[in-house]
Amino acid sequence: MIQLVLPDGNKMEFKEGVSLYEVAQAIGPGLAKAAVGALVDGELRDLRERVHENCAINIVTSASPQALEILRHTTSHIMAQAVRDLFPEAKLGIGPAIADGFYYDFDLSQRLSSADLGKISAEMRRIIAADLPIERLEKPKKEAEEILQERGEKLKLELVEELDMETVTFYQQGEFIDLCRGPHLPTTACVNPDAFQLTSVAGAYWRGDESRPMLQRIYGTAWEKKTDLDAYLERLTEIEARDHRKLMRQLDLVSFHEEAGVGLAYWHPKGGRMRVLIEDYWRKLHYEGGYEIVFTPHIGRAKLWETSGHLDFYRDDMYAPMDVDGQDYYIKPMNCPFHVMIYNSHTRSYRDLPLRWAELGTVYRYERSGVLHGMLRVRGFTQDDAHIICSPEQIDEEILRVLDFSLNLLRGFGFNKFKIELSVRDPKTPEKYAGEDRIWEQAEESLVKALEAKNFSYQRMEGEAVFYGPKIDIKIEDALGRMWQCTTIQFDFNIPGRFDMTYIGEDGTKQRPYMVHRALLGSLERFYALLVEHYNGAFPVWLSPLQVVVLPVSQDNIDYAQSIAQRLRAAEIRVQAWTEGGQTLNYLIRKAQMEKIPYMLVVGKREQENGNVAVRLRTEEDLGPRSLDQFIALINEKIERKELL
RNA sequence: GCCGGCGUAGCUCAGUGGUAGAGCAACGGUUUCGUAAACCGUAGGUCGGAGGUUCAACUCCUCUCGCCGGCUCCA
Repeated sequence: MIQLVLPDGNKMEFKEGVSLYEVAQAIGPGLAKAAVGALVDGELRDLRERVHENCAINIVTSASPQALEILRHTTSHIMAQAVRDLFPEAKLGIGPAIADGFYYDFDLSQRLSSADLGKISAEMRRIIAADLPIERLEKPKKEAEEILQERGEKLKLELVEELDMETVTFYQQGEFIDLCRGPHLPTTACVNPDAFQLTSVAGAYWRGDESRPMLQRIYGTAWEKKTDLDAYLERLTEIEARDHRKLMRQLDLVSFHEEAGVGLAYWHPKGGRMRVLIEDYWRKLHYEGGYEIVFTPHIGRAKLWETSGHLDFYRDDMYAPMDVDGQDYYIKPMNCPFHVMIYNSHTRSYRDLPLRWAELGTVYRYERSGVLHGMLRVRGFTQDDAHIICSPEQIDEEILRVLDFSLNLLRGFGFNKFKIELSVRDPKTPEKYAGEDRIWEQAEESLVKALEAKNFSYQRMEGEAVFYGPKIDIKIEDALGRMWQCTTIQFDFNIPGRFDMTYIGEDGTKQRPYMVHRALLGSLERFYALLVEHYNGAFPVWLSPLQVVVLPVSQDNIDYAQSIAQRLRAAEIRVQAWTEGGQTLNYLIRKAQMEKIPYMLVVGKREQENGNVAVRLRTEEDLGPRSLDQFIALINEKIERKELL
């Protein structure tokens, strides 16, 4: 007998080898009917699987979050079957469920286009209507290989050969059979024919490896109900409407120019104003936070990049050298070696440490053309970079500080939801990393200590550390629930040794300092794109390039409007009086709305007589008339608190 | 870089082998207006670029550049 623990803590006994479906039935027939799978010790399994030892069981019903994963996986199989029906020569790659949907990769000589998606969808509906039972078959590995060999499924064969198991599982529905771990729904009719949609076709290398053949990938999405699908599609439309590339053009913030170079951003006056505001805030916090700000050149001699090691391991991402008086100079892809130059400019004492040097350093990296993406991925960008150089004794404190500092900075921009990841070495391949074990252990310990001292929940990413040190990354969640990595805090066990950085310790001997790289916003370009999308272009007042427009009701109010603007300007409010052009008030309001200007001050006969302004917000809310001093007090408070409006 | 799609006026888009269009924006004029678009007019394009097929190419073909969706990469 084996003992299974239910989610409520109750325990039930079963004979060894009981199927999960039988377990569900034993708990309740209603549950068994609604069941689509089960979590066994947290791992998603098929109901037809059997359990042989004590474990925790959680039956997954269509109401469970995991149900969608199963549904999508099954939908991807139905799609694969449909593709095979239409293109019998298609070879199967892999077809997993992913966030919001699924995909399946095919090796198929005929080029699929989006026009084929309709045909494939129709075939899928036919398969769903046929209500084919989905069977789970366990096969010895050898037999599995024979089946795949016979069917010419060379990709699947490769997968099964790598599996370290005695038996593997297949799933079969009608004629279609596929090597698959599962789980799957009981029949094809469990998929709602109105709640899935094939979304796109794309190329994808087999197993993500560029040296391998390129397969054709079909993406799709699937939901329990049509209303869920519709809501999802609506969300995609919303994301598209908020695309920073579109908003930046509409709001006249940033442009790109084919004739002037790819992946290089041009900040227009309004975008530039915002960048200055971002940078000013950044500088203020950095000085308050004990940083010093440094400036370094844009190019450096080849020798420097040889010493740093960049020419060995980062060359592909660097631009070709330029000849300066017979010497090779490279444009910088990173700022670190330059900061090291400053450090090494004279002897450092332990009394000097910690040093915290920050720079808004503009770097250029050769990104491959296919990866460029608006302002999120460019070839020239400004990092909000800093290097913390300290003694081993100071490192815990410094990590704690920088974590706090980063979250505080990001909160200033209105981000309040974070996800923290701790990336550490892959313990299996210690030889891949620079620096001694002892240092790695201490570094990891400092990172963990800092996270735990702050009670931050974080995810440990085994083997995700870069070769020169462990790191903490902070991802922020935007208004649409998307996660973006901004902050990275990385130990560097490579550079200090390469440049022979030292300080004189208390005992008079030379010591090697610790160096931590950190970028908090990441790159200004990327962070700015993120702000644009997060706020949908309607920025908080403190960031708005134009905070107030004064709108005269008629020509008679132009002088008054201008005097109001002048007084606001004197109060350091960014303001314009729209007094040109003889347009109607409605026209001006619409224009201001489209430009997402936070405050509109309508001034007509009534306001002029009473010395007031009528305050309208871009949310369409009308605050009514108030004195200019009252308005200035209001807006200053909003600015001070970094509120939206 | 690779796979697929798309490039027409500043912007959003129509035009599928036979004389390049609309709305908005711009410019000129009229209008002086109370909370999301007043009215009339003018101008604006080697249809991304190069080559080819054709009597004729925005339209078909080849190459190329750029953008978009993926893959890959991301110290």
